[in-house]
Amino acid sequence: MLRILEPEPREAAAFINTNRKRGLIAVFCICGGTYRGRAAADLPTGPYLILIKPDGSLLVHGSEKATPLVWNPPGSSNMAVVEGGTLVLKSLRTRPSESVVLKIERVFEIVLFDAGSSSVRLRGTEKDIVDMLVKNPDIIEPGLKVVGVEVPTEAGHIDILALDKNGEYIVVEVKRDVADHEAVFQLRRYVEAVAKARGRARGILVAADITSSAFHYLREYNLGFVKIRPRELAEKLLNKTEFEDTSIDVEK
Amino acid sequence: MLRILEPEPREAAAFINTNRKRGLIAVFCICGGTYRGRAAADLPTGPYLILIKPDGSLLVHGSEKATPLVWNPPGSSNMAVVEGGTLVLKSLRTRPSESVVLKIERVFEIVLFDAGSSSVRLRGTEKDIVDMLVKNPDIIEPGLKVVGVEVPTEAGHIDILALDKNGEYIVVEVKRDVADHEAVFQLRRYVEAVAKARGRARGILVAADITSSAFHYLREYNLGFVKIRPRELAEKLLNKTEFEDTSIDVEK
DNA sequence: TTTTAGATCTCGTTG
DNA sequence: CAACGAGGTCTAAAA
Repeated sequence: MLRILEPEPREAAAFINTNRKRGLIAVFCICGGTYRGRAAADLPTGPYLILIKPDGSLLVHGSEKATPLVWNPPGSSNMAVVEGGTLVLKSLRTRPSESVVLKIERVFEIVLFDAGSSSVRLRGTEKDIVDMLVKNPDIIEPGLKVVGVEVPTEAGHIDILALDKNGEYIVVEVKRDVADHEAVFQLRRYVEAVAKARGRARGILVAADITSSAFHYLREYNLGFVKIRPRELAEKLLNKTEFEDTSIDVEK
Repeated sequence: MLRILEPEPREAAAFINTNRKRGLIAVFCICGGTYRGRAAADLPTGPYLILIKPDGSLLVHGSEKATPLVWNPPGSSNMAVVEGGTLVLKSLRTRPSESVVLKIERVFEIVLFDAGSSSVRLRGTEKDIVDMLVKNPDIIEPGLKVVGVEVPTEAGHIDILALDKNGEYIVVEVKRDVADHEAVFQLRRYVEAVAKARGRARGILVAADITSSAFHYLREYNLGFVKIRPRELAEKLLNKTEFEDTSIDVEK
């Protein structure tokens, strides 16, 4: 970890350009700046924390919010220059063409820190719920047989395609949280596509909850709804898997 | 700006708890931790930068990506404690109930920085485009008369509702960038709702571009498309406004 | 590269 | 507080 305090503009620029690929650079400073690209924004001059990451990410954080005030995503080219005695940090991105330009009036401290690059594995995602439901389709409807997952149709990818006990196609759309009307329209599209391609189909929305208007549309389009509690479901299935594993061990 | 280097756990905890409402706290450290809530994640032990904001936001950044590895949003309650000699940072949020717990094994530096709270005003948003189109509806179609903006229907809010030169209702959906098939389905819903409520309606999608599948659906549903160049449009209308202002001055 | 859809989306606005 | 929709969304995965 390297650290410089109250550096002169030239010193700061050299430090940033030398180390921008070596680790996370944190610049505690007073600056103002602009963003130009898909939209446009101006950052009023004030005290901010600038983060420059080795992957090209540039973030300017204030004292509020989880999201940066201005930023450029990974893959951007960041460079520090001294223009007319002031330190200027330029971040350029192509496709789409976007720029962040920061005029840094005063630098309190710059830190170079070799931060970790580990990614975090998330559990409890929609994909996890789909996996559980595929292994336990009776949760959706007794007698259901899963035909496919992420099945492509002309209207998009179906979370789960199944056959009910009468051999009719069932289209299942899964949401991990509150399903809104968009989810219902999504399901409706998929059902229409399957009906068109394979004759007849029913749709079932599986979610932790549903908004009132989504429920309204669900009835209007004659679609089904199955309420799940993702957390409890995860526990239950974890136990079931453990039980099954034990059984297998016994059988062996 | 306050700064402590290589603090002991007790010292670090005291510093964080004393200052967490006073400014942005940046902790350069080695830590591991967990997130539990809407989903679940485990952060492997490594060097990270922790940001604690006065509004309750907690961010853990690594060397990659624009988004934090784990985080808690504004409004969270953050507290540092020492448990069995190790510094532990706990962040709690209610509704939804979520927690981030970080076990900090080593602290290199903690900085308290009174970062600015200014918000950034964005230009070139969809709202800006809608405003321009309302003032210049001929861009959409010659002879168009705007009836309303953000008009509520049972299917949602219509960006622009207008009447064409024959007195037929026109539903306009605006996208500032590439319109995808969701935008087309959205427009279709609005047109259906207006047709149901007011007799007859046409739909026009106004966007900078359109995906191929969106275009396919557009034709299928017999909806129109008007391509705009938001940036050029903004310039043109800015000039026009200046011209109009001048005219008004002259008339006065 | 384009397209698609999820996300601990976040954030603002409205009822 | 719920609901709705935009966003410079970001991000990963698939075609």
